Amino acid sequence: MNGQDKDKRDQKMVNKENYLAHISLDCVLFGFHENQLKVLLLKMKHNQQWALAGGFVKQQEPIEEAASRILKERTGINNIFLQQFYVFSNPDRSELHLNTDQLTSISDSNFAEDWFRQRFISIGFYALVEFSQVTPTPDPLSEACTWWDLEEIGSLMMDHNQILLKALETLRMQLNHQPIGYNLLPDKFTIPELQRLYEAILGKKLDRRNFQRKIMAYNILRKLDERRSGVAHKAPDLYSFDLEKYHQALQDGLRGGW
Amino acid sequence: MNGQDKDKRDQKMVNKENYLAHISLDCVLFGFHENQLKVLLLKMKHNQQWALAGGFVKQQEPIEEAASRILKERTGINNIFLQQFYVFSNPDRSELHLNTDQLTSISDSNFAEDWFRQRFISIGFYALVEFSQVTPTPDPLSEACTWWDLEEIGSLMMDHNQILLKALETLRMQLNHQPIGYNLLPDKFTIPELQRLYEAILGKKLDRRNFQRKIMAYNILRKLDERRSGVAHKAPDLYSFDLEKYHQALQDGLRGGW
DNA sequence: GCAAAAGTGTTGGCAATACACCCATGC
DNA sequence: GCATGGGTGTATTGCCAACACTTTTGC
Repeated sequence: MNGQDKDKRDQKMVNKENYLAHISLDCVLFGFHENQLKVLLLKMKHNQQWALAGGFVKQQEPIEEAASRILKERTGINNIFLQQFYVFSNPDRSELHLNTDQLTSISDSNFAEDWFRQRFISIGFYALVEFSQVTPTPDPLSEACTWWDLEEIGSLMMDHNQILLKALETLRMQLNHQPIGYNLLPDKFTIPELQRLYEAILGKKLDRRNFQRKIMAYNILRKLDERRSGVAHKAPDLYSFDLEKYHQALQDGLRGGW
Repeated sequence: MNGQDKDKRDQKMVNKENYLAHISLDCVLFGFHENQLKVLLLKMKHNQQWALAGGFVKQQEPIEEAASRILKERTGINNIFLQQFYVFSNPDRSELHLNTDQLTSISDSNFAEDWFRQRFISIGFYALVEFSQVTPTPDPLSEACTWWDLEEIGSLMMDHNQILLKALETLRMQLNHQPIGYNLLPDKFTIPELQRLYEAILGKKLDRRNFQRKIMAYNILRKLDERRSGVAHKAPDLYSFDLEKYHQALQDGLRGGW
């Protein structure tokens, strides 16, 4: 083995030299498709459970960059919008779900044996991405990586259900302070589509007519000279976000509740 | 030295055996006194700079418990209300302010030499306490521990100004969702006192009369059969929080902005 | 009596809601 | 034509901000 090959293998190893001990990241990646809020999940090889996209922090790397790197690997997309939202530190959070057999099966691959025996404090991120841009890609520990409908998600690995719940809660709270619509929808969209997104996030129906007036009152949308074609019923107008006004408005938060 | 003494010394040592590597906590402890929002700061021995109350996480300890332990040591108070709010992970955040001389002076005391050379990712907590209950107490690395008026705080150690700013921002955002008034004021207080607190947090004046009606409309206060005595002008009524109704109301968030 | 602060009342405007009505498209 | 969903208008309600007025205390 020459030096270059060894470097390459070391790069792939998850161990103390490359990553900070005790710290992990878990990313709740949201997408929006067919009026459903989706979350990207991975099926773990060692116990067949589904889990959030996760990873570790390199020795000299801000955590936001680590999250960005992890999400790039799972989706193929650079610079995904993300926000840290909570730290999960219960000492039992990992031990509950890792026994010796599972660790052995993990260490078959490129991973240092003792790495996963540590206690991990996990920093939770939520991330938003335009659904259609994503190419779901498993990591070395997982055999599948796919989108799940929010409502169809069952029991996840470790405390990932709790992390998901907290992410959703945070998303709701920040709906008027973060560019959530912008990051989940394609460039062009209709107001009813935006409304479905809001309804999916909030988990409740909104009045169609009041939603239109309220959104338009914010003055953050630009009406395009196009309509959604090939659709049943009246063709709805297409809009884009007016980015400057949008970010301006988010500074103080969009006023009013939903 | 017998075994017990050695155990005791080891307990005091800050090193890898006792604490998780790479992870630190910084606590922004708020108090309220004489119509001013106060923050508890420590003056560090090694560089004479002022800093937030900080510490590390024991091997088997939830971070909330670690923060609670740290605050108990600085104030003498158990179970202080606290909330984690952000993780600060810039790789340069510590290196900028620690040189070899400083590290040498630190290692004179009970601290392992190499501990402070690590990169630390710091979890920020804000905490709220009734001012008069606190007995400020320095830690082994500091020579003073006192309250500071929010406006009079100058340049702090490392990135602690940034941490403080983010804490204040979070406090403002959560004013309608966390029991902030309850944890900063004594059991009995007047509505004008509560208003001064709100004004200090928000950094702006509020209308006296509208504040009264709005607070009372929440139905979270109980009027007592007492008044503030020995004070100039008309004696204001004393109130207490109706804890049950208060927490009930905070579930959905108190409606409306300030 | 006077100044200053606490408590209560009144009003106008604006924003959120709950509707009614018209338009466009697929079948 | 009719069902369905998109777009616009309107009326009522309720909240919020801006005021006036009264009460109480120290000096």
